[in-house]
Amino acid sequence: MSDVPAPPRISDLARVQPPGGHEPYLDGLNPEQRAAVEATEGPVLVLAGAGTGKTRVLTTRLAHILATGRAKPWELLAVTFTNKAAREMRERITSIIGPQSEGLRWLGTFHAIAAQILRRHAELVELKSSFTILDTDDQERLLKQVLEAENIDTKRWTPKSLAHLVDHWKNRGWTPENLPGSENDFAVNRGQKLYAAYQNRLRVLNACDFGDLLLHNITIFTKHADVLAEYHRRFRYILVDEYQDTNVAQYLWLRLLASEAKNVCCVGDDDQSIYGWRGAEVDNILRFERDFPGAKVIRLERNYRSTKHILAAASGLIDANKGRLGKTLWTEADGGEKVRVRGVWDGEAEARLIADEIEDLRRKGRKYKQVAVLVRASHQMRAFEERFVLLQIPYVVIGGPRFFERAEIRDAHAYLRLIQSQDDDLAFERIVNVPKRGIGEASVQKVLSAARLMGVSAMTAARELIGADELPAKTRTALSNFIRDLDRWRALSANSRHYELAETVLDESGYTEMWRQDRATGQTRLDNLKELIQSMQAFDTLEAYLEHVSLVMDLDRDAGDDAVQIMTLHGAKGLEFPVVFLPGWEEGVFPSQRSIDEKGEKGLEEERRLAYVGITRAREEARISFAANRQVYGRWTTQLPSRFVDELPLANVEAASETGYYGGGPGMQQAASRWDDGPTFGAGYSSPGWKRAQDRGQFGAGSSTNVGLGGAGSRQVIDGQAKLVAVSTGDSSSYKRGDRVFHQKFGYGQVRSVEGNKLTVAFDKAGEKKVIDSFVERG
DNA sequence: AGTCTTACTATTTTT
DNA sequence: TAGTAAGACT
Repeated sequence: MSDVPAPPRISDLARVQPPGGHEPYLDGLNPEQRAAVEATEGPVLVLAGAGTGKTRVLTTRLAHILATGRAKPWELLAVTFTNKAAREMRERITSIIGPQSEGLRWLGTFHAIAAQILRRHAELVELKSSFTILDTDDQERLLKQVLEAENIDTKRWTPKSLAHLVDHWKNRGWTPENLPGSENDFAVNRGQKLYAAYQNRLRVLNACDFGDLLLHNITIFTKHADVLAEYHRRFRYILVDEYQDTNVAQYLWLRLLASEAKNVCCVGDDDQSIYGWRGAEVDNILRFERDFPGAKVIRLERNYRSTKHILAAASGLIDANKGRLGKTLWTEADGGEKVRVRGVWDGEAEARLIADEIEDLRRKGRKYKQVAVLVRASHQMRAFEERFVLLQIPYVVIGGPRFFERAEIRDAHAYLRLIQSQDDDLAFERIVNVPKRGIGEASVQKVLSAARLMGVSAMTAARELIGADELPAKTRTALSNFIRDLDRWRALSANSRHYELAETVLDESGYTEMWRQDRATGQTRLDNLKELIQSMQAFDTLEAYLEHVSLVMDLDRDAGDDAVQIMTLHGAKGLEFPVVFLPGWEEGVFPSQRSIDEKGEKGLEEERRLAYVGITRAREEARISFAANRQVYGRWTTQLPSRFVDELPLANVEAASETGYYGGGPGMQQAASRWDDGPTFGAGYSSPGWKRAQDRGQFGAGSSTNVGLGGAGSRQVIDGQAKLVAVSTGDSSSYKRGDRVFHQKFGYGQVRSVEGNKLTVAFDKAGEKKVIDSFVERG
């Protein structure tokens, strides 16, 4: 994107603004939507209920402002929370106004736009415009160093807890200087001191964490009126998506930018505010009319997604919340099934029930991908995964380990960062002994403390220490070789393509070799590294690539396969599915006990909004379930149905349990035992879902198909990168008793018996398990 | 430097 | 329960 976008072509303008003055893009909007599009001047709050065409309004509004000549593309500021939302918005605008949309330089996430602004004025907050953006992992390492430097026991004050505190402060727009805190509060004082020390370290490293991007913007805007004025002139119209998710810092940032023109349009839904724990302030949306006097409030209540029963159930539920702005969704669509509620004996029975219902839906002509299972917490996914594997129901887990957060990817980035900038101490620390070069922890610490003492970077200090005899001779040689390699690669970077450089570096450093030695996860990691080099090719320079990955922690996922979608309720926001399963509606699970303990009534209301989000994801069918017994942290507990179940309006619900009624009881057990057949994997419900997924080599923004694709004959198991993992023959297995096999999760083992394509395997480590043969390879 | 043992802890997750 | 992370031990 060039700094001054090319002027729009006449042909493009003509397309959106025909001579007659008729604007085709307004066709098909309902009156409220149209009002939201046309109310371009002054502050506007659009309360967009679930499924009311929010994105359409948003994009049409931008198109309208452009088409009517009210502003040029580069005079619009449009902010979203996620890259995905920004991408979608850009795509949809392009489809309305054509290539002119490329001029929308200021459409992006809060963080991406703030980074853009900060790079132009970095010197005003004592940074260089080349500052690096640290991710959470870097941030924690740095905080750990700060804590250690202050001689604080990192077990009592963990880097994580300090990171939370610092983030919390930054989310509220508090710098160490203006941190409000009682002078006699020891903990706050101490925290403040650490916060200040951390900010200091960041400045020395010429680095920013995510919170800083916004915070530095605010500092610049408040201290330099001329800079703020420049942006006032620039941004004639401001548009904010998901306003209910904004935190205080984002709110302050917006208010500063909007204070002049006041043409600010915020779109959101207070009933879908589910990120309070991340600093979001529902209050921002509730207070909008007070913050922007004379604001127009437009409600979008006509729902184009769900049936009457689903909407009524959701509305009835959310009614229990206080302090809402108030909206009632309605639809003209007729018919549809009532929301189904089922009580089952335990978590396993729930998984069996849902798996069976999915098979049933499939027999009735549904596709797997039309079905979603939405859970409160990722560990709940396990029961479903196990059942689906067993029945060969293809599924995808959405969410989970993200590509750019994987260790091998970050290691690779650290190499590249260190080549790009010698001063990147965090990168140095990360890879100085990865792969093992014989530079132990003690030596690394010596280098780092020498660096601090001399006031230079770790690399420089390392160069010095090679010449001295502080370090053992072996370590000095290793360190010297490491530095020599880096220098060589740096020289290479001048005249080779950045992705070729990456390949060279990873090979010559021994990094790829390290993973080649690793039987368990090595192959997946190597594949990820290949993927990384692939994705680098889309960028012109190394700098451009690194900037991208620091702000976009996501890869595009391919939708493709026909598979049931499993994800958390949080992950489901903004999505829709014909059929939605909502398991685990039990007190303590959902609403989560922890939310209630920590945030009381507020926490409960947020949980209820989460329930509302869950139900409103369904187009045609919502099926809620709860279990009478569940294993929680390894203990069996008796569960009560969630209060949310009872808050559903009776008229829109069809309820039953395995016994014919709610609750547990002996009859339920009987019914359950009828289902209790078929082999299962080891039971239990712990371990975060994404960690397990990582072991399996799951990928990216989290999508990968884990189960053989349906259909007759031979089956293939495909992972996220469409790589052949294993082939099963479907009906009869090619394995026989006594074969040695290897399983991604359970490791090595010996086949005990074969039953069709199901194997009983005695694993060396994990004991005897039943597995589908396509999940093992010969070992 | 690798392996074993023990202690701890256990939502939601974007940038 | 079970998974990890850090420390001890070899």
